[in-house]
Amino acid sequence: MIALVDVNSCYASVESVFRPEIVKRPIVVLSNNDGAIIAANRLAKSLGFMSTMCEPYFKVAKQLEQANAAVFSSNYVLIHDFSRRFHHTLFNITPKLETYSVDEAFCDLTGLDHIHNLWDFGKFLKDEVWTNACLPCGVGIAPTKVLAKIANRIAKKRDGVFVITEDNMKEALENFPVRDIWGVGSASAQKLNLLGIKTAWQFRNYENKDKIQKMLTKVGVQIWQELRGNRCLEMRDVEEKDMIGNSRSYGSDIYTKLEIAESLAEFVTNASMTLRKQDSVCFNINVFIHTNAFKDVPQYYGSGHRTFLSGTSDQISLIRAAHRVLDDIYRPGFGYKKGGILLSDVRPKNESQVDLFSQRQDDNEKLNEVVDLINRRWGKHTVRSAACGTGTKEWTRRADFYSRNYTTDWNELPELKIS
DNA sequence: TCTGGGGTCCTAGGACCC
DNA sequence: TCTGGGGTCCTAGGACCC
Repeated sequence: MIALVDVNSCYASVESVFRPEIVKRPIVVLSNNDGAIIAANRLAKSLGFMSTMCEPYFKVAKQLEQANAAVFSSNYVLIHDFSRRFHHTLFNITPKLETYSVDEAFCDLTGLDHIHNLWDFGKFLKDEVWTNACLPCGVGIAPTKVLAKIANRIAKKRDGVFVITEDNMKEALENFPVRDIWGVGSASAQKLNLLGIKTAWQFRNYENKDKIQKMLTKVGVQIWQELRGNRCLEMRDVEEKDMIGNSRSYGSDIYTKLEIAESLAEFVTNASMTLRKQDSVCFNINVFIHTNAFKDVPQYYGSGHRTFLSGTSDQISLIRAAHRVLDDIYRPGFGYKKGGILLSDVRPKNESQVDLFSQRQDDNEKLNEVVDLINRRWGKHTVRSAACGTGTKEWTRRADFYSRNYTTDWNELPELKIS
């Protein structure tokens, strides 16, 4: 059996840990630049005027204020610290763990003999997460990942735990919309609907495998198999990432090549640090910049890439490559709203060949090591390339509703008032 | 004024080779 | 009328996820 454990409204829940007084208020968390709403607690969702997640904040700001909502910018430092506690708690109970996202994990329960009652065990997981990480979560348990996802959704509507077995399979899947199945998006759901398949139960009982393969490709067949209780999505180790990206919407439109170049240097700095952390190198870098698609102005989307003969994780080489791409794709006269880079063709460092002719690489490796060391010790931007710029940056915008780093910064510890 | 960011997997089709 | 066939590799783009 597999358990899927998932933190309820994770971003909102984390923000309320040190602000217990806001628990009974609507809570929303905003994306970068305070642009869009990316998370909301149940109360905020029930207000009804946010039809979808990713609603632009400015459209509903007034209504949120009237509803006395607590609004936060995304505090990734805080989120990741709580995420670590969450996964750590589960790992201690079920070592075969797949960290699926900051707020979700699959736990493989096979071989855990001491579990007698799955419902009780689900409740136990839930209680442990609450005790150790102060986060509310839901637990779905079922024979496969896809079914565990469904069980988790049902759990959220009940008291937080749901177990699917052959005995209650029909009851669980009968009213479950096919669109809500993990891996079935709107495009696939539409195709299934055309075949008269509206529920997970109908999908499970559909017999024409070839047709599913043809319509929904291999991915669709896997989901179908999993619905029937046949495991084909295995637990995965937390491996290294295959690609590492970094991109940002700019605070305001920017026009000069220099400013874009500085932003790209910063994106490369961030991504290459992740790359080095997992001891990998990349053979390719993609760069893109584009104008604001929401504005009624001439649009331009530029992208390009550079490949490396031997893999690299060197900040300086990568920044240089990104700037060369920028030379190719930059067109003056446009107001650019977003830019980003993507390091791809990522492979483990020790498997990649060394370029005989590049002696410099070795020198830079030591340099990068030292820079990483300093930045880990003294904070992310202590030492960095001058290419990132030194002046004030027009393209970043401060987050206006940033909460404190309660758990990771000595200067921002929670304060206790005793009266 | 103001519209997120970071990933994975799969396939079709082009380029190239003999 | 009619213009090889069979492979491999790579890439762009779609679909989906949180």
